[in-house]
Parts: sequence; C-alpha cells; structure tokens
Amino acid sequence: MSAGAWTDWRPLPLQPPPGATVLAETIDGGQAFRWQREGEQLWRGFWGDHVARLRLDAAGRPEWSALSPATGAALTRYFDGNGDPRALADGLPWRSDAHLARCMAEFPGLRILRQPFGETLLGFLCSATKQIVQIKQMMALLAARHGAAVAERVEADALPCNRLPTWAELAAVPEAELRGCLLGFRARYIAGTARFIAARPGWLEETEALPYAEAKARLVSLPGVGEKVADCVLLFGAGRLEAFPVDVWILKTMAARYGLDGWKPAQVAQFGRAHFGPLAGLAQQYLFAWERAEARRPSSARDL
DNA sequence: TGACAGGGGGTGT
DNA sequence: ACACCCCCTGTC
Repeated sequence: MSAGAWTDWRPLPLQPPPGATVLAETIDGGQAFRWQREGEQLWRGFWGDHVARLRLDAAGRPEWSALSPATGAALTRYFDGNGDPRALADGLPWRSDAHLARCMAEFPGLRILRQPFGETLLGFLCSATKQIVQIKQMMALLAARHGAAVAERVEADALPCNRLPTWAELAAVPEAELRGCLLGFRARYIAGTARFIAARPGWLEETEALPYAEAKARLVSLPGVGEKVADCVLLFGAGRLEAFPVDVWILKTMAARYGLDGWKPAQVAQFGRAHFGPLAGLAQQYLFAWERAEARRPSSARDL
C-alpha cells in the first residue's frame, strides 16, 4: 500500500499532447469507467493498483501526480501501450475517407487506452443498455464494497482509493450482493463469469495473449459476453486494434455516413474491418467521439 | 418538490 | 422479437 501523499506534478509526455476535449474524450468517453472529473482541467483515475491525477498545465501540457512514483511508468503504458499514436493515426484510410478525416481532425491525438484486461472485461459486462454515468456508478460501488484499498487515504481527502475486485474475489461474492451494486440483470452474468474464470487459473491471461480471433472466441463463451462486449474488451483491454465493436451508435453512424442503412451489426462489423483495415478499432473510436459530440450539439446546428 | 414514464454503448432464448 | 433489472433523465 502506498503512502498517503501525492507526488509532485510531473510532465506526462504524450505526443501529440491531447487538449482538454480530447483528454476528456479519451479517459471518459466510454473506454474506461474509473475516471472522475475533479475540476475544469483536473481528473482522478484508477486502473489496476494505480491511482493518478491528471491535469493540463497553463500551456496545455499534461501532467500527472500519483500516490506512488511507479505510477508514472504505468501511465505511459496506459496511454501509449499500443504504440506511437501519430503513426497509428497515419495508418488509417483518412486519405480516401473524408468523414474519417473530419473526425480525426476534430479529435487530434485521440487514443485507444491499454487497460488491464480483467477489469476491462468487468466494465463491459456492466455496459449492456447502460450509459457511461451508470457504468461508472457500478464500478465505483464494486470497488468500494468488494475491492481492496490500494493506498491510504490522503489527508484532507476523504475519497476512498480501492481497486476493483479481482475475478477471484468476485467469485466469492453472492449474486444478491452484486445486485446491490446497481448491476441489475448483469449481476448473474458477472457471477457466472467470475465462477468460470475462478475455476480456471490462467485462463484469462492465456486469453489475453491469444491471437484476436481465438481470444474473441473464448470471450464470447462467457455468460453475458457477446460480439460487442468481446470486441470492446480486446480493443480497450488488450490492444487489439483490429477489433471493431458495433454498438447502436456505430450502427447509426455507419448507416448515416457510409450508406449502410438497414445493415445488421455483423454486416457492419465486416464492412468496418474491410474498410478501415487492421486499425479499425481506432477508426471506430474517432467515429464514436464524433457522434457523441454531434448528439451534444443543439439540433439546429446538427441539421446542416 | 415529487411522481411518472421512457429509454438506456447488449445478451440469451 | 422480447425479456432481463433498475437507475438516470426529462417532463409534467
């Protein structure tokens, strides 16, 4: 357990540096569910055994402060674990896809996070027919009630610092208690998945290391994990940028911007992989960010 | 202030 | 197609 004091602020050398909008979209745009805004330019996030604060300095450069100096290296992996974001972006077909180019220009430096595999699975098991705010509440309750503390509480700072429960820990939690964490019908899925994983030591780690298709086949065998959830876990929790999760937002945006009206999710997924290539998941994140921004815009400006 | 629908980043049958 | 849970949000 770390000492209960924040380190000094240090630069987080991300290239290109994300602005406030892109940073918010990256950590709080549906990839991760454990970042909380603490101020206009200040965030606090949890992943694995890490707790970090993030902010932009006066020049817009990202800085971090944590409870353990080791969190610096973990942050770099968290943000840059999939490789150089500039090279990745250049590998997308923006030259021949005007809409994609527009999305990328709107969110320069948007990244796919490299999160811990197991807790990404937990997050997306909670995501079915839920919005981000509600998923975040579920995660917060699971961590507060069933996760171990990773740091002493900082003085003059009453916020708890719990990591999420491991799958082994979740396997020991009665389903009724899971329902108490706002999980609803997802509690049964999580309980079932926890029992499955707890009974097979090494299964999750092996799955993470498998090639995309084999890893996905194993994930969809878990209760509550279908195509969409499996692709989210592989994309956001295993760096498999070829994964192309198709949810209702992507279904809508692909229908509206790519003429895929009436296409089924599996067809859209096939189109996405063929059209966007091996980095289709990154393209998906740009499209998703664009649609989210559109939805927030006043409808009068949207009809243009 | 408070009740009341409506609908929500899917999955399983 | 529809049930599955139940909380959030917008509305009266």
